[in-house]
Amino acid sequence: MEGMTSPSRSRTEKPSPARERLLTTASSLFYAEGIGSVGVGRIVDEGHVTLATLYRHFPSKQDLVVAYLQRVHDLIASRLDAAASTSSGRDLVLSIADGVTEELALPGFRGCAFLNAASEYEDAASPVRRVIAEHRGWYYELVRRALDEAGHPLPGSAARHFVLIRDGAMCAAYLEDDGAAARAFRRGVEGLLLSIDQERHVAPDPDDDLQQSAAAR
Amino acid sequence: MEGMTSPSRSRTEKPSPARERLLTTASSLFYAEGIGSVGVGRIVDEGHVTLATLYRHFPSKQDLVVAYLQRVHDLIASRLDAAASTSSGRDLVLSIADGVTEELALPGFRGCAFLNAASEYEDAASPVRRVIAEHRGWYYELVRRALDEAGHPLPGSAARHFVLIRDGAMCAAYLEDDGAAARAFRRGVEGLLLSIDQERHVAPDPDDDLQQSAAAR
DNA sequence: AAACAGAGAGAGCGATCGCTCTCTCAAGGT
DNA sequence: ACCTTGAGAGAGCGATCGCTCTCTCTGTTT
Repeated sequence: MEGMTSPSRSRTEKPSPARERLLTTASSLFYAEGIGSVGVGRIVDEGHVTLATLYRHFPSKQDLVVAYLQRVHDLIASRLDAAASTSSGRDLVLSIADGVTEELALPGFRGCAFLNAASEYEDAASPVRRVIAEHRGWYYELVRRALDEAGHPLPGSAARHFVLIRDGAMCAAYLEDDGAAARAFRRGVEGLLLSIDQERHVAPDPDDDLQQSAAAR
Repeated sequence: MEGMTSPSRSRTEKPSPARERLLTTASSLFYAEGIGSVGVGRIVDEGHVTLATLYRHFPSKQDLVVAYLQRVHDLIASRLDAAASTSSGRDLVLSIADGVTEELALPGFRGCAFLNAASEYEDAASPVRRVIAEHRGWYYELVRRALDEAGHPLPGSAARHFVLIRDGAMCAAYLEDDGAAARAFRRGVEGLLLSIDQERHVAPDPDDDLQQSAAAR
């Protein structure tokens, strides 16, 4: 399952040292202090770039924000795509979980970049929100396929649960103890994998995984 | 267990129609569009209040934000305190879970007000962040006590898990399908309550519930 | 050698930010 | 009748916002 393409952009933007510096500083500032509270002045100053150079590479601040989130996605996707090419099924699920717990323990961790960004953009049709939705959809798919390969009886709802506790762990690690959040998350994942081996009480099929509900209507 | 005091402020502020209008408009605007992106001008306009009146009641915008979050907390706390006085243990846990799922289905739901606010305030020592921490600590304690009364073998880590999936459900309901998020949350709560009756594999005591780790150091 | 693109430097645009100020007026308590 | 209080109305503060503009210099391409 190496053909897991991520929704990275077509890379029409040619690389450039100024652009790179711009995106790097913008990323750290946006993540650390929030998007709305960081002005373009700060970015050009700390990135040692001119205001004109910024607007030569990015038509507006919003494009910078989109590029920032795509950069974060690319970072995560490259790591997880690599993991998906070397492992699969249960091992892949555990690798994805490892990626989460490692992120929680990062020094400057301030929660999920996508969740934080989403709270600043009300309009779901906004370009920013679309990148967020794409990333989350991609992540959910990745987990769902891994759980399906692992033989989970309800990969769809299990993947939903996985993302649920991932998001919760991100919040808790930011606002409270990151170690406790990581442990709670890990135990949640273990509980999720537990229902693979045991056939136990399959529940009355909550949502998507069932194909007869789609056929029934 | 009716003595569950919530961290509401001492109510030194006397009520006033203008102040009430102010707080109501500010609350809806802050929640719907984010705190940073709503200026005081918008608030005084849509609240039909004068700028001077705003600053007569709130020394700064930040105080308005704190009052907004405390208002949200009071709303939640009054409902849950009422539930805690009529039920306890397992029933109380289910009541708290009901409160969550009901909130997810609310028309203008845009995620957890506290999580959204937290993403806009980097400094953990900020007054805003302190209200958030107080609320979350209060909520965690409430769930922990209910789970303890319900006879859960590890009420602390179980409460952590409860809050974890609650936060995740809030995020998922905002960004994706609120119905699916509610179902995933409910099944998580059911799984949590499952380990009460069955004594199954108590796990190697992950964090807080164990008292020997506190005594060992 | 000529031409061009990328980037630095910086003035400046209108708009909005959070916030302070004065002045007026109506209601209530003494 | 006095006077405090709360609130409306509105001008205005400096600062910052996102963004546009021109002008110069340097390095690469052809």
